[in-house]
Amino acid sequence: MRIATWNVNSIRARVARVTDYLSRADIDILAMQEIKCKPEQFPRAEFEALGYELIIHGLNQWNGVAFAYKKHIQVSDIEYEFSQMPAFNDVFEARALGATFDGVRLWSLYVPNGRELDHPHYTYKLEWLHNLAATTAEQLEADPDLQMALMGDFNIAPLDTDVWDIAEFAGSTHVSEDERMAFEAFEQIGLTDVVRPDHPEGYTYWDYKQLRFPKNEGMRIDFILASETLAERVSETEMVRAERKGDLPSDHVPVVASIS
DNA sequence: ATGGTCGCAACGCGA
Repeated sequence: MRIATWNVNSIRARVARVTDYLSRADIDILAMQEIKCKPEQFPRAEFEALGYELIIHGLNQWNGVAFAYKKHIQVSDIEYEFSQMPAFNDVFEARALGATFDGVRLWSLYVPNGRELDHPHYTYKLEWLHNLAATTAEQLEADPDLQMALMGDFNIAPLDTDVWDIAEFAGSTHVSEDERMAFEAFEQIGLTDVVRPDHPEGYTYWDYKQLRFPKNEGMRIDFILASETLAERVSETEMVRAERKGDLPSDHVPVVASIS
């Protein structure tokens, strides 16, 4: 089984790129983020034509997460989680979607950006991460053998080498001590980044602006964090840099784990 | 080429 996560930056703008990738990459379950549409706007037919079913969690134009999975996979326990934005109390967001696929519990996650260190969304980001870690810890305590993974855009660069020039990020979000501690908390409750051991270097995101991709000025902010029993089944991983090239790419690339 | 981007409900805002 091959699982992948991809921040697609609008599925309607990206449907050709995503379905083209799926037609070549033998992905069984794709977690998507930033679909930027409501369920009724999702281009379902193009995925169904390739033999994928969909689970869509979108509420508005600015985020939303989803899964595309091969038809033969058994799905249960779908959970649609809602986040409430600070300062916009009537606006809810779709940032987390969970489901169990053939016994493996997966989450598609779009962690809040944080904006600036002194912005209310930064506090929101830390609280969101704290809540996620607490919920995940409870589940792993209840079942230490749980095969599960958190997959998605964490909007955190855990190491200095996960950005092209750490000096440029002084005082910025994504690299702060608090965000990195929030990320490490997932490791402390028993989750492992299953990609980094195979690929200690490399980025998953390059801004569209300022020729960041041609200059390889990227960030590593998309991760697959697996529980022990799932991590030990991982045989191979990749960060698909080629998906940042060519026409109309997302600013993020797919991150993939093959599971035996 | 010394500044160069996308996406959306958009002529502004978020990433």
